[in-house]
Amino acid sequence: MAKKQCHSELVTFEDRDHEALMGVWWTGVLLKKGANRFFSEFLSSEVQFNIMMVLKHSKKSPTQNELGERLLVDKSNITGLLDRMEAAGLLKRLKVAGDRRCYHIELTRKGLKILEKVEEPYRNHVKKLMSIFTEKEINNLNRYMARLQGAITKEEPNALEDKE
Amino acid sequence: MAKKQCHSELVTFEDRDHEALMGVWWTGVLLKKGANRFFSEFLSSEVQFNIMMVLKHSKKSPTQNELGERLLVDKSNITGLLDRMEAAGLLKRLKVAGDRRCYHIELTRKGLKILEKVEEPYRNHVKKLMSIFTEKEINNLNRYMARLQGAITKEEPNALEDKE
DNA sequence: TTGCAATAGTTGACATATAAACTAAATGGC
DNA sequence: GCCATTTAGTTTATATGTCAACTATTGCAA
Repeated sequence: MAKKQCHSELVTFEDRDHEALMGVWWTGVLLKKGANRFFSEFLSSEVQFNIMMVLKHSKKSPTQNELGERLLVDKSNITGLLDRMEAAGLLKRLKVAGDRRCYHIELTRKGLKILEKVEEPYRNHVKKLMSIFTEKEINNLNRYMARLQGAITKEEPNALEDKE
Repeated sequence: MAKKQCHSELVTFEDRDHEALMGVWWTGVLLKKGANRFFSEFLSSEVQFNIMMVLKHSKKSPTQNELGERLLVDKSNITGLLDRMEAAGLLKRLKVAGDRRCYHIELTRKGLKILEKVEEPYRNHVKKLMSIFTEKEINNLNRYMARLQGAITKEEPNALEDKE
């Protein structure tokens, strides 16, 4: 049995629209699996890398809620993620003067060192992956994804119910 | 829950390649979240929908391993998924004559009825989402995703595609 | 025939993910 | 100042996801 896999084998409606959407979905699945493997030597997941990137590149230390909103990660999920990352010495929760409800999250020195070790290989990996596209194609892709994201977030309130 | 969100806010390398890849990744995240909400009234996840679609549209009842390969779901994950779906009466495991190691998986009548209830709204939803693109753009998107999938599975020797 | 490798599926440990119910603290209206 | 509401984060329950170790069965080959 060949492992070669194409989204269009999954469910074929003989429908180019659907095929395109499945293509994006499937590519996202592959990207996520690949990223998890890519980072697995130093981090337990691609999500941890994203959190650390936000922490490194934010001007102000974000709170847990801000992190969750930025990365579309539920706040209850953030709690556990930060627990594990704090236990691994990657980041720390700092008390906020004047608001005892929240924390400012910051990378530790160890966290920053680890991030810097994976950041460059990551960029190179991305460069290599995307080198299959011309500049024009990259621009198309950017526009398509921006539009699709807009459509998803606008169309999505409660899909099965409200048929216009 | 989510504020208006653009992948490019996450991490900006001022790099169109990276932006495009993040765009695909981010769109995949949004699609998955949206699909889970879309199916949540009848199924506990979008993965269950995919499994049921494969079961409905397969000529022969697949085994658990075949299901997992088709959907890129680990066999250990398949076990639990099918346990829950079997308990919910959506499908059944059938003994295979001549091989006591494996099962053939089939939808129950109840499973088929539920699938048929969500299949059409799902198609309409996809149609509506993708109506933002022209036919030419859809074709581009299909080609881009096919190429990117190829690049991902080729560039990541450890991941997802072991050489025989 | 025996014995070993490959295959199918399960289990256990752990990480990620969401929703709902909860605690504690801040805020705003009066 | 008081109280209802909002906000930040945690907890609990449950689902999805991976990997590694395991059992049972099958298949192959010396």
